[in-house]
Amino acid sequence: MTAARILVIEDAEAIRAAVCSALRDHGLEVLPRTDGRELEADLHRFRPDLVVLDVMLPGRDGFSLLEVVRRGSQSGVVMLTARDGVPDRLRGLTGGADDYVTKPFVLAELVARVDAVLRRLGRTPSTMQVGGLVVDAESGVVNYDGNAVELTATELRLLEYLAAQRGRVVSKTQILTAVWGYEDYDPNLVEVHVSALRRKLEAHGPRLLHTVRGLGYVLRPGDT
Amino acid sequence: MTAARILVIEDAEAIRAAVCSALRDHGLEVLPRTDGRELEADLHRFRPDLVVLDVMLPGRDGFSLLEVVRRGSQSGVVMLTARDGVPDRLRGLTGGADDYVTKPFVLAELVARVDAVLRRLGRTPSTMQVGGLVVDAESGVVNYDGNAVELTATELRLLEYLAAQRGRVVSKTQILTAVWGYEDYDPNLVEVHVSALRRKLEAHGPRLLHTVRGLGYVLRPGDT
DNA sequence: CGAGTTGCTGAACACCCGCTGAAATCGGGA
DNA sequence: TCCCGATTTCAGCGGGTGTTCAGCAACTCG
Repeated sequence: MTAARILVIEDAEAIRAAVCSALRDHGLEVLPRTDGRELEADLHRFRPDLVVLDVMLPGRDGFSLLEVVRRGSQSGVVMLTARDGVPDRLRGLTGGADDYVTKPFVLAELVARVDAVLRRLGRTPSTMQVGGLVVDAESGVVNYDGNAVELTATELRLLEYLAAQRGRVVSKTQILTAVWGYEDYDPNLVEVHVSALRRKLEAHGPRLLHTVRGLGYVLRPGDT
Repeated sequence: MTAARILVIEDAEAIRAAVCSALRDHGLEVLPRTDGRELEADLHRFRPDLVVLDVMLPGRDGFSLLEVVRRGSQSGVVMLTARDGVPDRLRGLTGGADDYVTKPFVLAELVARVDAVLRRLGRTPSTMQVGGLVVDAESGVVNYDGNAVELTATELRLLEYLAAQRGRVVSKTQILTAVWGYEDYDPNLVEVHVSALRRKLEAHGPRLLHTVRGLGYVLRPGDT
């Protein structure tokens, strides 16, 4: 399966960079734009599966761009809205979008919502498989070698992240930002949860979650 | 089954956006329009199963558009009427709309009526089944393991939503917007009604409505 | 071989989440 | 208007969870 394509339209440099890199880390293909001037062309050439769209843009605002997207493609849309300034009751009305995220937001949340929309649009399968492990993000069900495994919410988020990065070594720092949204934090937090995950998973099968000393962890079937 | 297609014609930006977003959240495919200028073309190309039509539109009014819809398609029609002015209602129904909703309306209500019309048109099955549970949305009859279950209106709406999302974890926030139309509200409201539902359902059978701590609820047969 | 670093895990604990009984409020009919 | 059921609010209670901490094990490098 080829990676889903995401078009990101956001004028603020820092946010755009952070969002794009988070989505890329998640295995998605990303096209960054600072405005919607070439939107039609982008839709046509890049054929995004989903558009991440800031509401506040210089020039044309996000809503009119949303219309353009709707008219010109089947893409999903996730909007970035500012929390302050807009009354709460209007927040639900910021739509026509498939989902929206209010600033300031945690990157992990945006990624999760993008994932959810892609899933709903059928663009992405909701279950991931690594060795004998099956993780279904939609239903929250985890199976290892045929046995149902009960996980807590954080354990599930952690496992989903590791499964999405299957075969790749991820550092504790990366995990902290992706799963918790923390920038600088005690790595032991990760170690504790990894420990818990192992206890629950490997009660039903062989080792899966490997430590790479000095670097981080990998989710990979096999003993190496 | 492929999702039903809904054409929404409404000039007021905020309302159109809200309606579209609510319908999309409900799993329907939506095409938004601000006026009826391209109605014939839309009917022909998009082939909507149902049209949501505002009565008050700039230019041609809703009734003449209704005629166009009737003439050019088999689509159902739900009209949005300004106030509960009796003349409007009569015209809407005698004009052949399948249902109408008076502004201001709660999103959940519009969605429910759209659903009802789709069912009546045979576009959507009216009964849903999950394990030993059978919910007939049209008649409001609920059966669990052969026993009739008496539910209040809210409990029924809640159960219908959960049944439509069967096997998927839905957050209390999602439930609040889908069932109540609330954007930001006390999750305890959901908990109370879930509690009531369980008391009535699980008097006649095994657990069905599972809590996923930190994430939400799932309707799913089985003990896991 | 020893010191320092990195990773693992059991235990403790504060906190948050979800559940529920009961009170308060709402709303529709007679 | 009153009444009654439905809905919503409130408060308290368990218990599950996330996080911290400390001690120990494993590994690296001098």
